[in-house]
Amino acid sequence: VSAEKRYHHGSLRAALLEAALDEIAVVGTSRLSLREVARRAGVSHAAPRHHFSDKGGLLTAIAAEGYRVLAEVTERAAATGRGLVDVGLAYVRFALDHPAFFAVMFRPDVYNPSDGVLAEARDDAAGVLLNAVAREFGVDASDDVVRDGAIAAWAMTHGFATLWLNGNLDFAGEPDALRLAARAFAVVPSLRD
Amino acid sequence: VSAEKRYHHGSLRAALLEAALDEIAVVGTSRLSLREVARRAGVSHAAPRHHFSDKGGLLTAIAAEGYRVLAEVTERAAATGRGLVDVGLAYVRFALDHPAFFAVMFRPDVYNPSDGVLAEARDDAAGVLLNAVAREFGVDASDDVVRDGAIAAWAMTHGFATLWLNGNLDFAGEPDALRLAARAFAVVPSLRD
DNA sequence: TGTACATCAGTGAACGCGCGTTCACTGATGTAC
DNA sequence: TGTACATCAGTGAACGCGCGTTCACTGATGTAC
Repeated sequence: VSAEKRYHHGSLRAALLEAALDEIAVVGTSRLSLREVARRAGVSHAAPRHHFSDKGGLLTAIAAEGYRVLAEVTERAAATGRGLVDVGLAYVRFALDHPAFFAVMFRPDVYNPSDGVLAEARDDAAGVLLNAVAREFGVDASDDVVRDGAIAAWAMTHGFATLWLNGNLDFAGEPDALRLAARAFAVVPSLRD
Repeated sequence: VSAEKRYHHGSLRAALLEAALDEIAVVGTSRLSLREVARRAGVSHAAPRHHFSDKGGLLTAIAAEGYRVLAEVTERAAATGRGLVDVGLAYVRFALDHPAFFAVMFRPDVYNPSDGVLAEARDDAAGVLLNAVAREFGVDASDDVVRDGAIAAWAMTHGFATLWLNGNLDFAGEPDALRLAARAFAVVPSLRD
């Protein structure tokens, strides 16, 4: 309790990021306000300026961390060796578990996409997918079909997650998103065999 | 010119919808303001109240019209008989041609999804997809696999359009979205054969 | 070990802005007789 | 054909709100000597 009253927060940057993620999960990326983030973190509304120049800076940090986590969870799924479907389902699970990351990461218009830390994490995540597709197809990762296949796989998993998170699949009456995803993905032969 | 000075606009409702679509295409759904829409339509900021109770009412009307157009263009693609891929590409083309419709339609949280006119148009669009999948699979539309296949196809086309529109596929260096989509979709066997 | 000083982190008041909403109003249109 | 009246469509001023941004400030921390 006394720690909460300290003038110097100690780890305000991390606290602000977490507060921003919470806030985004509730009101969405676009309605995020720095003042509300500061409020959630229990500091004055001008404090965030010392850690992020503006909203874009904060969102860039969020996107970078999001790509880092995504690369991690998809790599873990790929390592099980059960094939591309598992990687796709890991992608969907990531979106459901971290809706705020998901909402920010694929909106390069709201952050700085050429940020170094972010670009590296993003490339890592892309690499995981490309390798998984190459293994699934039994070809080298540099093969042209890998890029096209990766885009198709990415589109399908990303589309599913997006449609689900925005409430477009409620009509299906399936409360478990991952089960619905698994059933839908299983219809596609090259992912099933 | 004199027509622009008339006190009674004559077709303000339609003009407001068009202004809103233009504005959404520029600033996005979330930053849409009724005052800016009124400004674009050349009327006072309080005028929209006579046609739409609030922003949600305006977005509901936009979503309804969007689903109507989507049903129309996908139905036309289905009628060519060239298969599911054509329907999917028509979906992507719709998203590229009407980014504002696309940005609103799949955000049921910002409009009234149980609106009658809207629900009917949405069901029409869903019907087109389900029929196209059933024909592609050579089974009855009531078959369970049709629903799963429709979700998979929807996810892939929707995901592709979303990723493209948000600038996530710029790395591919392909200026023509439809060509990239066609190549990616062609990798999926059940859609190719 | 103590003292002086620079630097850093966070504060709180103030500002201008665009927004949604309300309200009394006025101009235009349609309809009854 | 004309007149009276109701209704509808759009106006413009006013309000309160939360926002981002600026700025002089103060409390806390680290470092040189």
